[in-house]
Amino acid sequence: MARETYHHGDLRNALIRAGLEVTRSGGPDALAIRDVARRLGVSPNAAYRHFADRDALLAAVAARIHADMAERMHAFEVDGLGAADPRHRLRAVGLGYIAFALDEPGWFAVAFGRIDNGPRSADEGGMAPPLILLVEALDALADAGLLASEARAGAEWPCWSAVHGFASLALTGPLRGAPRAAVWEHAERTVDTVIDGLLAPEGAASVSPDVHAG
Amino acid sequence: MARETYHHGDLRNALIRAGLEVTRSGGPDALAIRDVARRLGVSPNAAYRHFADRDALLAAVAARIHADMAERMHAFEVDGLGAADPRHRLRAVGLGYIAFALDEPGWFAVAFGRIDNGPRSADEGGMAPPLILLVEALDALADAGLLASEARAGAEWPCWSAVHGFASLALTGPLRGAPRAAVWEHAERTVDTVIDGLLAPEGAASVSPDVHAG
DNA sequence: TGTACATCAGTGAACGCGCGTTCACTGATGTAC
DNA sequence: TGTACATCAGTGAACGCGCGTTCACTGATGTAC
Repeated sequence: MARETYHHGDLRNALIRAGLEVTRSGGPDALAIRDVARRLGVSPNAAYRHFADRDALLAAVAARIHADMAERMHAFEVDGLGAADPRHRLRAVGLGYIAFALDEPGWFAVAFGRIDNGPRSADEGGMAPPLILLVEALDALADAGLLASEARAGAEWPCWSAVHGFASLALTGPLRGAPRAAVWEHAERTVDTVIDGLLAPEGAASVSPDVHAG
Repeated sequence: MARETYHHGDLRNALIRAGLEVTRSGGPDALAIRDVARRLGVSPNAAYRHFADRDALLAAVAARIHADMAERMHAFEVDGLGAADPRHRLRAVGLGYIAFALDEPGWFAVAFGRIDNGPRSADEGGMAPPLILLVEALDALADAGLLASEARAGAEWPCWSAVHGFASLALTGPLRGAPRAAVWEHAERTVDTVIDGLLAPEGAASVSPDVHAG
């Protein structure tokens, strides 16, 4: 892999692109500075001109994934004619999140799959783009009068939890390897259930004694 | 760390216990054959008498965690007086799942946090114990006539997705590091929302055109 | 318009790390007769 | 009851791996005057 100039020209972006390539199939663990440098025909050390360390590169890769994911979710929303009815819109956002995870498990794991104590890429520069779509969909529901303002506060959590959990389980749990159509049916059920619960008038199930964690 | 006998006596169990110890704080990545052997004052090789490879040891550790988690969830259920009313029971199962994840993030990651293509420990020997509690709680709800039999089928997915997703996000996402009480409020909301949705009479949100994945 | 010089963006070699796993081996234990 | 022998459960040393990161260095580029 010969280069014409001594300087690469756009090594920073090239590193991110290579990072996207390796993480697409292998998830976050597949990202190694030495490996991506090798792929670009550059010494491992060159990467350190552009990123402080491996985590910094991974964070940059994650940021690109967040943006791509939000784009695809938005396209999904529009395709499904979801934007008109705020309930359909919320549904499309949820299913779009899941569809991305199913289509790009490696990237999904980079964007949302880390379970560790390190700094999260999503923390930098505010909210991750996919979540902005969720917030907007919930706001639209509230604006349309379908979601009371007391219910609006904190509504992100049940919604995000359901789709995030479903995505993880579909990739990791017993549903792993099941036919897409079957998985998708469960995904729809999951999203619909949570939306029903959100819009239900003072749910019967919530009249419970307070149970506190150990 | 001297031993009295040449033979360890119960190395298999000792390896699992050591595995529990290291994964408790470090999650699955913290488990290394060489490391646990070192902790037991035994040559790395001795472990291979009892486990085919690292994955086999990790699977055995995961199985113990599953059992412990189910036990704690059951205790949680009983403490909360949840067993009487089937709705409360389902609620307690969900919150118990989340409580375990919050209390034992490392173990939770071993038990349910892997995102890769390897064989899952839960696959061996049928369903993971924590899930059996969920199935039973849903069955009780159906038996009590609160959940129609069409609705009973596949009801595991919305429930498990919600609590699993919440647990992951609380450990990983923006809620990471938030005070326990605040996290717990969102957990209750999440669980209640999904139960409301499950028990809602033909939810309004589900009257949607079918949207198919790309 | 030319040139001195600062800075940028690379090179190449090396360090130390800890890992999973395998090899050939041996001391301890249990069992058949 | 004693003994020969199979098997079990360890030892100790080594292999090869790829990683993140650092060191001292140099060729290329841009800029002030």
